[in-house]
Amino acid sequence: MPFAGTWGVASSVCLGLANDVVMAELAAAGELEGLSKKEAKRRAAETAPARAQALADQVAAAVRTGSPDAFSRVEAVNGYVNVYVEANVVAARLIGEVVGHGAAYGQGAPRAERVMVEHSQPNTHKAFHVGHLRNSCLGVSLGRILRAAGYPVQDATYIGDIGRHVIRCLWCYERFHLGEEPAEPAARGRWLGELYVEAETRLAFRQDALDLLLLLSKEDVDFVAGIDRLLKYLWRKNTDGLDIAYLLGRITHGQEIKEELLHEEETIPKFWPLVGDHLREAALNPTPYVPVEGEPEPTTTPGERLARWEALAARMDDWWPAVPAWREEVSQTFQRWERKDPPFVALWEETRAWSMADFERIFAELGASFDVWFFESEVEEEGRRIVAELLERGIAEVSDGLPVVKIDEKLGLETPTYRTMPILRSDGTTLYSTKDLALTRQKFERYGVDRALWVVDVRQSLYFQQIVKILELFGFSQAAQTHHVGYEFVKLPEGIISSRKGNAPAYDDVREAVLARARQVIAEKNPEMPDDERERVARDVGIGSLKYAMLARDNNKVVVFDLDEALSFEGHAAPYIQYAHARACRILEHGEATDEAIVAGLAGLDFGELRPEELGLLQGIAALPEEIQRAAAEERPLLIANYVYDLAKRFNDFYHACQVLHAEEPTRTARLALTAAARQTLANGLGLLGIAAPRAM
RNA sequence: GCCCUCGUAGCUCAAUGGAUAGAGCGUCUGGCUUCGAACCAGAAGGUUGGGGGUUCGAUCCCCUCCGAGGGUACCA
Repeated sequence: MPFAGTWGVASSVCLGLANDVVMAELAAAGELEGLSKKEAKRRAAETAPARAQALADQVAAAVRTGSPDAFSRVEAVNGYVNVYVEANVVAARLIGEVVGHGAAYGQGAPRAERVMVEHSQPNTHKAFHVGHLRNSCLGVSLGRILRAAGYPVQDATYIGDIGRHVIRCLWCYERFHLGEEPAEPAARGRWLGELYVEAETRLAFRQDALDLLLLLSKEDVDFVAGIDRLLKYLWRKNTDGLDIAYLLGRITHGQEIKEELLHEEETIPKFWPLVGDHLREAALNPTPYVPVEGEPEPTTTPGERLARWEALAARMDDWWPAVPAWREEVSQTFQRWERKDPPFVALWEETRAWSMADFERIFAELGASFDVWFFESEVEEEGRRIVAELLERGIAEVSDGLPVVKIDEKLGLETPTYRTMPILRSDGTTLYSTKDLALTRQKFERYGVDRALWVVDVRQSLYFQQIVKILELFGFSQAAQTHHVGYEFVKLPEGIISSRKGNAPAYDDVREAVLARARQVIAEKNPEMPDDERERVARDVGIGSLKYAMLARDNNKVVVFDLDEALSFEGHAAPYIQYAHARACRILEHGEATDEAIVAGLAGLDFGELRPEELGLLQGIAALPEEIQRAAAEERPLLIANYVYDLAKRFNDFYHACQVLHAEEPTRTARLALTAAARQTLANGLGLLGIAAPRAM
């Protein structure tokens, strides 16, 4: 870092140049004859560094004589050419630009390309959880960054208001919970999410039981060793002999047991208590674990396996026999949607509204405002038409009853690349792909965009490539003007999030915990703050902290969401930056410095000899415009998150090292102006992240 | 099998192909009668997973191996 305490730019051109020159000279002198490439390089490396320094000296001298007044100093160090500028002059110009433009400081020149950012795609009838949070935070920030970079941007949300999950939730509602909805309207959306999880638990019941048996056959050596005895007991309960033989074969070989290969409905319910006897025994007297060469370590303990068995056992006799009928009911519910059965559509509309009320509240809180609202239910029909046309034109085909596009085959690719994509279910109901084919075309044709971004987690990257390729085969020329902004998903310290299992912390719960903590900290640190302001600031700080945690990680890195970390408002986090902003506000307040006065006094601005911390801060402020351009080009809000943290740090260094209010004039005025510029830049940077900049906290 | 991502300090993460690889948390030592201590100063902590290659120069680009995660025809 050559410029600590100064301001300028460095150039490394002489380093590369020197090597070329030395090599050329050696070659001309014939000294490289017979040398291997490696030896030649080593030979050149002997003199290149000195030559680089000599070249740098020449360049520096040329710059000095060529434009004697342009730079305050020009030097050559280690082969680098460093040029320094007159800081006082540049400082006044920069501060004028920042304070003069205000919230628009950093804004790039207008661009023609219209961009649509599709993000925040929650499903109705499901809970909004921390996994969705990363998507919304990224989408909101990316939209703001692109806008600041000069693009006309349309933010779009895409609500999953129909699909298998909705049907399952509503089946569960009608079948088991009709009329039970909470009296409190605000609680209804969340309640639907719970019904959805219940529906999945019921429908997956048989599979969950069989999965546990598979787990036991792989991880519980005593279970496998004792399987003969267990099955002998089962035999005494008049169990089908074929089923006994099947279970024996599968369990001893650690293979999956397939429900449809069992002959008798009651086999597993009869077997279950015997499995329980074994598991209880195993949990009480666990056999010490002995690692076996080539065998994977068990992922569960006897206690955990027993707990899973118990959860299933409580429902085994009621649920196992009922599952086939439930599946049939779900399928009939699906048909009611397909034929738009009026009572069912009315129920769908009512429950959908419960979820939408939640989403609108959450979006508002996250600063997500949308120019376009897409709904899956509204693109189903157009999707079907596209599928029909794809089939008609021979791009798609029906394979084993399933409408698919064999993309690799159509493109003549030998190695599996885009593979085969189903575009409609065999029963005629629509898939996500059916709808995205239609939606993607709509974005360009109906909304006139030039580029469409999908902010969706990275697990869907093959999916989006498939959509693009199918649209290209379809002849849609703008298909290539789409881009999937993929990001890694959010995990919990204890493992992966599954909305099916409902193990993700709900947004509302996390929000409440964070706000409570924020209120408490404010009450400690700033007891005089009035209640209403405290509530507002707690929201700015709490939500900001949550958002920063989601943004201060590169897109391709997994975020492990740890509530304890989210509740820490110290160190590298949003409150650090917000605090710097609040401090700047307070100093400006005490100094009675207004933006107008600062702009008016720019001509006479005089820092005297600039302190290193002042220069550091000025350089930080000056970097915002290019940071915005880079973040937009790379689609990485992380860059802004890092930038604004670094800027806050520089401001901290500045006000710890330099007295503002107690400084002598004209330094006092100059530092107040610098503080105003820093405050504005901090606020703008936070704004790009969708994070509020409170004036006090 | 094929494809994608990741591997950097005890932990969580940064770092346009450039100068001595930086922050936070945690640990240790200090600093509030001084514009607000959600802060600051200092210490300790590194074979950037291993091995090759390209380059004047590699955490970054290429190859390979190891390890972790994800995707791969009717989930979204």
